[in-house]
Amino acid sequence: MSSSSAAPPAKPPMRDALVAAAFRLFVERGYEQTTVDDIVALAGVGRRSFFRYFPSKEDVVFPDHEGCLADMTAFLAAGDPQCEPVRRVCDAARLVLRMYAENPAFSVQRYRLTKQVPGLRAYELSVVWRYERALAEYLRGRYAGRPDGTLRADVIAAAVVAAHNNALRSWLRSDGRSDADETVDHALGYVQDAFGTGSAAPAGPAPGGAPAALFGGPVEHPDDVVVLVSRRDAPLWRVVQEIETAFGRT
Amino acid sequence: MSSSSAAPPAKPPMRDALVAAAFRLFVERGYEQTTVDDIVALAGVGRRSFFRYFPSKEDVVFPDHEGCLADMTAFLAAGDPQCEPVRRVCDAARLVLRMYAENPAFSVQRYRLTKQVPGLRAYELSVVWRYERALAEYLRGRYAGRPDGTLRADVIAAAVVAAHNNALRSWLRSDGRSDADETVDHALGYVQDAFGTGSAAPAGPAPGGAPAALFGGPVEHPDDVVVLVSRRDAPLWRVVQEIETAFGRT
DNA sequence: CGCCATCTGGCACTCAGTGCACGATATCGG
DNA sequence: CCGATATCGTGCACTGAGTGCCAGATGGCG
Repeated sequence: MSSSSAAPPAKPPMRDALVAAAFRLFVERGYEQTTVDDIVALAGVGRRSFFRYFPSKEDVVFPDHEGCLADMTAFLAAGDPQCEPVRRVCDAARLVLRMYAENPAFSVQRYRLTKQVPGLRAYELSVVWRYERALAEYLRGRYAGRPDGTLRADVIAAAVVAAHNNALRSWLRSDGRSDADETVDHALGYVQDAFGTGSAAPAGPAPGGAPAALFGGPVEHPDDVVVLVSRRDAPLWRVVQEIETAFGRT
Repeated sequence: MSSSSAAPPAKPPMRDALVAAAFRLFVERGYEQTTVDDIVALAGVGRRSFFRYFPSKEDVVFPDHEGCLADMTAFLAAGDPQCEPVRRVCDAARLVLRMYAENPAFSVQRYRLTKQVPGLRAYELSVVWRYERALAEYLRGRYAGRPDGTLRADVIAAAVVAAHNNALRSWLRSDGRSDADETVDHALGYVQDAFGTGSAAPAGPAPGGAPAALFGGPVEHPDDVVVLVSRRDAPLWRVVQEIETAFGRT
């Protein structure tokens, strides 16, 4: 909940070196054929340091999901209560897509890995599950008091995640060449049609043409105030970029 | 696809002994505090034999899901093409609930375990994911040709699973005392209302009052023929019970 | 210069999971 | 009744992930 200035330690380069070394070996030799010792040998660091940055070998395949989940939680927490709930969680899902779309090559490589390594698929499921829970918790809060509040919340969250994944996989299968935003907008529009309350716009991504921005903002407030939520350790250039796009579109 | 008589090797008692020993230790000492050596020591068998029956330590917590998944696949494969797709996958989901409801005490114990052990939660997710994929694949076949066939299939499958899980967890939290069927019927009715095509009954579990039976049957055919699908190794008493209920309700 | 905190590396250890080979058992044809 | 073969249980040794602990390096700061 604090507008971030420069992040003090920036980013540990060692973490990135480990990710790079790991992916090099994963793609050329396979995930299970690569041991943690191989990775640290290629990265030139000690074995113990690997587990300092990644609690398990699987985590190195999803280096930025933890941060993305935090972004999404912050985005939902900072929302104004005026927004229609279903549209809000759809916008939250768009955050995840944006993370994937930031590094298309990396995302496609990872997709190929997770597709053929059962262990990675299982791990990805647990990651996706946390996103779904975040959406469901938000919706449970919004639907508190309604007769079937938690049921409705869980079902909608699952539907949104499924639609998002459907679009995401379609985009990944095209090697990142198709239009990711268009695909996911269409998919999310489908669930909005199925669950949206009448007051919601029948289609289209967002009203003002401004889709949900990264870091959980900007959020339109009654009188043209723009709130931008950021994590303290967010890279500065991304904050600047977000400010530019937010004001460029207003 | 064959009505089962007596299963030749019945069931290996060793498997059940391992499950019993494992759960005793899991509940009294915790999952992660229990090693495989502890389990095999209590069961009085060799360590190697454990991994003969269960590919991993986690599998011993879900000893019957593999079979249930096979039942569900068979149920969907044996369906008549007349049935409305959404209602059919809802009936398939009821199969899973029935498996849980067969051993309430066991299911509740397992629920408590998976709720507090992250590794087991992750494993359960991969299990549930396979159910969801089975439903989605079925729906993809039924919706082949439609404009957004796969999207619709994925979203509905996810919604059905979410509704089922919502009801299941509610039942488990009540220690198996509430009415599982009623709860799940209500939850599935919600998604049927959201996605069902006009021709479907607006509410209620099934038209003839006969919910989907175990083993993937019975399935109503045009002229009062009842097909009952069973796995070859299914216990005889369950087959008998299914026949009784199927005919008792017709 | 010395004191702090943080980062990193190395070592030893536990435990899950696998490959292999040996003994017991069972089933079957002769 | 008896060897042949297949199946099942078991012990052993091995790999590899993940952890706890401690020692060395690095980097401000008074």
